[in-house]
Amino acid sequence: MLLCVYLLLNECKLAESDISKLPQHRKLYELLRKHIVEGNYPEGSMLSSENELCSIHQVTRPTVRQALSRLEAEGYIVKRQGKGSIVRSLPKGIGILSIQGTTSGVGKHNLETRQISKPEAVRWPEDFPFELSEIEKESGCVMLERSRILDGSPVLYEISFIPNINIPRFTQKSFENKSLFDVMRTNYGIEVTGGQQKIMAISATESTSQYLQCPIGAPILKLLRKIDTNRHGYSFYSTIYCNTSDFYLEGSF
Amino acid sequence: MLLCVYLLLNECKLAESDISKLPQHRKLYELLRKHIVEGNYPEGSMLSSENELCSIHQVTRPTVRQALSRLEAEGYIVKRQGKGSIVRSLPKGIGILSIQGTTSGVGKHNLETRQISKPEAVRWPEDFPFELSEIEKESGCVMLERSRILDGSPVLYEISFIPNINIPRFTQKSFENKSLFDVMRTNYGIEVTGGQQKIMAISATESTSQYLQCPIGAPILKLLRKIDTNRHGYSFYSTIYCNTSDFYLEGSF
DNA sequence: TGGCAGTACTTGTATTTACAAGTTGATTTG
DNA sequence: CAAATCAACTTGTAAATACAAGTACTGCCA
Repeated sequence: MLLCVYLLLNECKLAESDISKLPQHRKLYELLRKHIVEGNYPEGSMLSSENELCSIHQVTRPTVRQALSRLEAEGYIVKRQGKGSIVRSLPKGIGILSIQGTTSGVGKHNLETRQISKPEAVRWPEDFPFELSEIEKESGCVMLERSRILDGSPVLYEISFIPNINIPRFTQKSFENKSLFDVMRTNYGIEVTGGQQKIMAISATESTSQYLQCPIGAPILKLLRKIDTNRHGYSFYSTIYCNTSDFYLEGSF
Repeated sequence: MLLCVYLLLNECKLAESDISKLPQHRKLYELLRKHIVEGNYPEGSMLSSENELCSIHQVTRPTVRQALSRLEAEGYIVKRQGKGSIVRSLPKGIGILSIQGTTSGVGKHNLETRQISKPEAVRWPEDFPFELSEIEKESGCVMLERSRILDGSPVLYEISFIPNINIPRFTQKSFENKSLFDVMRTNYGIEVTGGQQKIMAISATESTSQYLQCPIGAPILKLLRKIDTNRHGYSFYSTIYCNTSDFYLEGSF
């Protein structure tokens, strides 16, 4: 049984203080989603029926259906007419998410995130692969290098670029064994809403072969990602090099 | 105007008998989606307002909102309160979809899909990368090899496996310059709802180097995909080899 | 006992109504 | 002239209602 190691999957969840201000269908969605991800429902089990949810939460059916509709769109549940809402085992993810071993027995405990360089405010690279807005260009960015170690060998080398706009004390944060998405969310309330990525296979250069501890010329997966957030016009960027000789990237969509 | 709608829906190759049976919100979704993917709306342009769509198509606002909601969930449009529905440049993709040039000026017209082998009913390969259900195993599959030619050079080589279950006359279909997804949708009403993919970088073997016309040992992108559909328990599968020396795969999420 | 019809559920579709909240541009006011 | 206000849009939220369609179980009847 292969175990999934989630690297970049970060749930967009709001702080509890904001929950009371949310519309009802959203509150219900958050509640049900929480129950599902916490594993309160055995996989494949039935959710309460729409009418039951109505009376339990004192809302009307359209409201319930709106909440369920989002859960379905995001892959948490599957609805079947005449039957009910079935809780899915794996939620649909955002883009490419996890690393799986081509051999068995890869557990989360074997995964380590190591910070190669401290977050540093710099200018944008010359040949940046994505188009930048004026304010992004003017503000510069914070660069951050990390690598992921699986069973002692590096499988992933990631350079992140975060526009230096209203992210106070960002350079002082530590990212050892932390997800960038989590840091953005918990410190600045920035949630990931989607993004764009470019994927290619390249041959390992001298520098990448050092980072990934592989021979020069070995096939390497390269990803260029732009990650959009709930902050309007604010995105951050990542360049990822991945050694897929023993592992591969996996994602649902 | 209603006549116009009817004709446009007829142009779509969804069987006419099925189209008329679709619920209204679905018909509206299909229509708008078609208009968007055909490029009738400049990127970033406004869709008609919800109330306009109501009077144009003689439905109520919840119905319109249901159609727009699906378009939004699938990334075709972005809605902004108080403003309207904005047509997105790139639809939120189903995984990795499109090929983009690393140099500029690669238009869609340069892309050609060539059928390498006719669809052929065969047994499943021995070392199939995904787990198959009993009925899938028993039924066998239809195999189909295609390659995508961009500016005269092959960039993508795809082997598809479609379970041979209730897909009449499938082996007689042609896939020259046609999308497999479109053929499934228009001929059998099978729609893609999601899927799973495994991505890795490999070195070109002798056979892949022939298909992709690249040197042996060149870095090649390999994707193993399982594509789920609205037909319960029915998935199809693809193995994709992609030469990303001059191009890269791009997707939104 | 087996099959079949009925019934009591489930979700799906659709309408109508009402008000809240964000955006935009024209108008009024200082 | 510039800033504030207002009006006329837009989408967002929410309710009540009705019927259609699919599922699963019960219980009757042969």
